[in-house]
Amino acid sequence: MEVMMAWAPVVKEEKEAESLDGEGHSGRIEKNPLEDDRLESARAEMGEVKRENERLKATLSRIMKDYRSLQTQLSSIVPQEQDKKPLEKTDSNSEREESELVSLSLGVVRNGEVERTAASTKTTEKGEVMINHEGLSLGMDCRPTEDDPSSWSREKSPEERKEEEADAGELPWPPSKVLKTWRPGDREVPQQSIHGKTTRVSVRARCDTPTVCTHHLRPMNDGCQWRKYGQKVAKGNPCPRAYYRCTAAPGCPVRKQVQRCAGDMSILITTYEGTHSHPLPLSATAMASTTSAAARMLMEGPLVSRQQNPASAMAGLHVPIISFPGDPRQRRFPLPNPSISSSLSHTTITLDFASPPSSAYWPYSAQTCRLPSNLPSPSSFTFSPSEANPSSNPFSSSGHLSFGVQEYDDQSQVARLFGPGRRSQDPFRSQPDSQNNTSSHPLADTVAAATEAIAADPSFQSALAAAVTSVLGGQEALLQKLRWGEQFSPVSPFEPSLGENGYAGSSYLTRSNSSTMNPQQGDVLRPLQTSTSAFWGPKNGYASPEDNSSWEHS
DNA sequence: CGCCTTTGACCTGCGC
DNA sequence: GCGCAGGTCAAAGGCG
Repeated sequence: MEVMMAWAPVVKEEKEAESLDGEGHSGRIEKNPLEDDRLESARAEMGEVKRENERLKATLSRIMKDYRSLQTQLSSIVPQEQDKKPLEKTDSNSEREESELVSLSLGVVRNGEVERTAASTKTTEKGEVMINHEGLSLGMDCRPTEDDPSSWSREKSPEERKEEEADAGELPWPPSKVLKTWRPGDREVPQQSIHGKTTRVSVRARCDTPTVCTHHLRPMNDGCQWRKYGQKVAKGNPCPRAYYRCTAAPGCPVRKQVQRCAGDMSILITTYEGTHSHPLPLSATAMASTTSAAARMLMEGPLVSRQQNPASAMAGLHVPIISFPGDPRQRRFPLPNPSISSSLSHTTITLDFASPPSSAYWPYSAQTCRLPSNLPSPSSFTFSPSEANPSSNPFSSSGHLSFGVQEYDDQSQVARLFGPGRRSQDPFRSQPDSQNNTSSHPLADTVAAATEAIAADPSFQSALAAAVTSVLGGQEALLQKLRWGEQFSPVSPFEPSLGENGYAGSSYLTRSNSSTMNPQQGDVLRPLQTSTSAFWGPKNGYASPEDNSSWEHS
């Protein structure tokens, strides 16, 4: 349990304090005023810690209770879903069912209206509000509606796809035969474990390096080691496609393809396939931790504002959410225009960083998105690239990008952001709201800034894809570890230690000291260094792939 | 010398 | 079955 892991140090601290207290009584031979003072202060501190611990325990028990409640609801929902499916088109049954349902109009509020997504709830005998499958997916469901033809995940006709492909001037990867466009509302989340399909993650990133069409494509540095094993000129694209294999570990099945977009040579398309059979280098896992939630969110579905979502607000559900602005209608997301397609053999997730979102597309002040319901505990992720100046680049300003995992209790907490790597007295304390109110939509703006920064950093994009593949590969445990900084030095989190590739990676993420942590804020992970120059160090003499600037100009 | 990239040949899957 | 295109292999050469 993450929360327990997070609080373990507190308990330990308490025990140590008690031990100290005991020694203080038994070991005292003669009174020393100075020692008394220290003892007193230690006792006071211990009492504080105890109180803190009590609060944390209370919060934990509440979270556990909520979690079990959610689990119970989920387990009761899943059979309902299975039962319901064959009945969907059975009028009599569905009508009868319908009469017991409280229909809700859910979705994105726009112009005072609510975009409807199919969702309904039902009150059980116990008076609990049960959300049926579609209700559960309400935060994830973004099905196109008739009045919303621009829904980003809408099913496209073959003609439309052809047009898009032709427009992009490239062939899709996987090659053609896109049978189905995955919609975030779909329950069959594409994962490698599903139906034996392999999952590919494709990243479209703008790379302004003046390599119009290089025949020496070099992969973006994403923390992994790649060996080129082939190159092929694909039909319809004058630029060759380069094939790389992960060499970070022998036998690692991960491969990636790098190709420039025929339509726009400044766009680089990197496609990853497979799951690393080895732990990702810390430089990659740091990114992975940042992006894992986003990746999972991407897999699970898009967003609906909790604020504007009556179902999530009801019944006191402590539903995990992601603070994550976006307007599905505009296909604008903090995550770049994600789309998922599936072929017979594999599913491809495409992250389009080439067209970074603009804050103008994020009209909501606190758009939130629910995390996948299968996360192990209630938690909320806040992608928080905010500085006081929301328009500032979250990387360039300080070289730090914060992200957090926090238990939320109310909406205000959801909206709280952490400063990006701020070394204040209590860097993990939420920024005062006033700081976030420098614009009317601080979250939207700051995330927009972050996204733009991401879009400007191919390395990050590449790492994101690596992260996504890792997530798809079921490395949830690793991600959980990352969330809580398990992998990092518990003694001195700020002290760098060499990673397996010589990275001083363990300092990239740290966990906040629990004694300075506001229990209401939860634990916070943050990368200490995410500036690209510090983040991506060369691993060996063949470091050219690590440096985009070394791309050969043709 | 070891590891990398290059590159032509070969393999495989799919559509016609 | 044939042709096409994507993907992979492996020998050759380059580089540090």
